[in-house]
Amino acid sequence: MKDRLKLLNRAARIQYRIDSNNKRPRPFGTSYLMYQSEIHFIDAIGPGDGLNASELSRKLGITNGAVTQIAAKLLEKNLILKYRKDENKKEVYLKLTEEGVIAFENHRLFHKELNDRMLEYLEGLSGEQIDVISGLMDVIENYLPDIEKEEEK
Amino acid sequence: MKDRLKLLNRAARIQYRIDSNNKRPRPFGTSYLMYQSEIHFIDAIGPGDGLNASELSRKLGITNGAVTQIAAKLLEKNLILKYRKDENKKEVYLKLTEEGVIAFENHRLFHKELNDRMLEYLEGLSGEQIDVISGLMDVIENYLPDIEKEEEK
DNA sequence: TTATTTATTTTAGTAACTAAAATAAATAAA
DNA sequence: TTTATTTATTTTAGTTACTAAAATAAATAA
Repeated sequence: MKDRLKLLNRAARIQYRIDSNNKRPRPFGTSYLMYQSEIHFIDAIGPGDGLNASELSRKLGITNGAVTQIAAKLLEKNLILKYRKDENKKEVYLKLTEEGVIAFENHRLFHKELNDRMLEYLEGLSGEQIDVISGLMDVIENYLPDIEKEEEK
Repeated sequence: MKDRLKLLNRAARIQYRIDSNNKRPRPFGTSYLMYQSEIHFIDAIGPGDGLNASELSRKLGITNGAVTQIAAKLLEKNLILKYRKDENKKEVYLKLTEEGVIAFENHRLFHKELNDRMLEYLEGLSGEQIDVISGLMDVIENYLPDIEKEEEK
């Protein structure tokens, strides 16, 4: 049963490394490195028309204050711009600049490449093998809610 | 191949939930909730004789300054105590108080329970099934270093 | 005894937030 | 129409979890 224990330790190490990686800023085709919160922000705005701060905060699951703060940083780096509509002086809309779109695309590409690699691997597995991975996820998910329920008290 | 994609999305959601859970403070048999950095700190000190700040910072992989800062919080909550040895007035040693030991034990128990549950599940799997999980980890680990290497530039 | 090394602490700064107060515009009610 | 309320956004102060660099102080080496 030693191999099972090794597997668990390995999973913990992988978790830790993913976590560390996520904390580091990364380049996304732009001059400046971007932190996760910033690139998520850009990803949520998306190319196209732009949306207002409240919609964005809802989409990201963060407070309006946080949106204003992250927006200020991205505004300074010229990755987004703010504007109002003529018929409404209250709402603030955010959209990507050209450089913002480049960051958006690079970020999407980054995830697409990872996704494709993983899919390629998974497609090489049999149905029974997929079931093993799926079963493992069941166990993990089944354990997770316990923690969340405790906090609600 | 839709099931493979579903699996990937599910993995991402699980990742996110684990991450969120890790950020929340949790009780460990003590009156006050503890953040991850605090309970890691306590876990690294361990019951018994205690160690000095430099050893601890090395063990935790954080700076000495961070150790001083976290120690200040735990000191105030009465979970650790600081002392010097008669023969050395320079080094500061840290050890757990009785309540600190309780937190330590609860934290260890928390992980042991999780570990046991996972082991129990894994022991029910065949060698081939374990190989599937192991193979998946290979792919994940193989992808990870790419990110780390980039940063070293 | 002076210089250097080692150990620790302090200070200022960053990321990634939250919660609450302040501000301002739009809508509803008196 | 004026006042009140709701909605949208921003500001401020605070928190966790750090780092990097400067300050301090004790121990060791020159």
